[in-house]
Amino acid sequence: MNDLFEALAAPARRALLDELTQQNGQTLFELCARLTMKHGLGLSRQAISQHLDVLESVGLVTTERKGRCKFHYIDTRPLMSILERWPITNREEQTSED
Amino acid sequence: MNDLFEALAAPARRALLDELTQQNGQTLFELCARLTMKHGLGLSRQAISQHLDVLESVGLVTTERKGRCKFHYIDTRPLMSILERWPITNREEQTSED
DNA sequence: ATTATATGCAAGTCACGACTTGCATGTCAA
DNA sequence: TTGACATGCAAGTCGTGACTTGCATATAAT
Repeated sequence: MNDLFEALAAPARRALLDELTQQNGQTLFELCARLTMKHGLGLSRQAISQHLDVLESVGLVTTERKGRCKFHYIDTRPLMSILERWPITNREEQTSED
Repeated sequence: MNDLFEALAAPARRALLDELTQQNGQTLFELCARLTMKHGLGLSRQAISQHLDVLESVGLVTTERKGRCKFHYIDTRPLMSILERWPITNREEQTSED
């Protein structure tokens, strides 16, 4: 799976991006705890780890290893490709409501 | 299915949005022909119709009925919610590369 | 060295979405 | 009306992704 849109399709992965937006640079354990608490998601550590792998494979998350901990950082730049692909207009030329 | 991100997850639906970006206001038959020709997708009419239903349910496509024809229009405004949710920064504050 | 901590890998189950097939509905022209 | 055209509805198959379970690896502390 190396598709930006499929990566965004899973609610758990969007919650991970939300969590990293609130506080960047969290470890896997921190993300597990916070996802369970704040977002009400009851996922196993492995499930969250797999989601982070997907996010990293599409460039939405970068990681940094320090000792036995792995820190995760959000990178929103891939999202720009969405707007470049389907420009947001002011709805004048796209509908024919006359 | 009424989820913006799941709607964007299917390549066929993204191709439909591409096609409507190129030429807005196409009918189901026109979209079937053009998807097969230009995008190389061999999908049945019903499959494309179902994809259009999904796009309409999340507000990415609006429709207009005229007689026995149904015209489809793209509406990119729902995409704005993506950027509002995860703001695109200039990568200064999101990484800790010091 | 031993133990606890933090993460990684692999195989397996299972549900949901993508797609098809078949038939039905509605509109326009002869 | 009849027939052709454009679309809609419903049920069924099938593959893939989400999640789990179990074990393995690597780092830090005692």
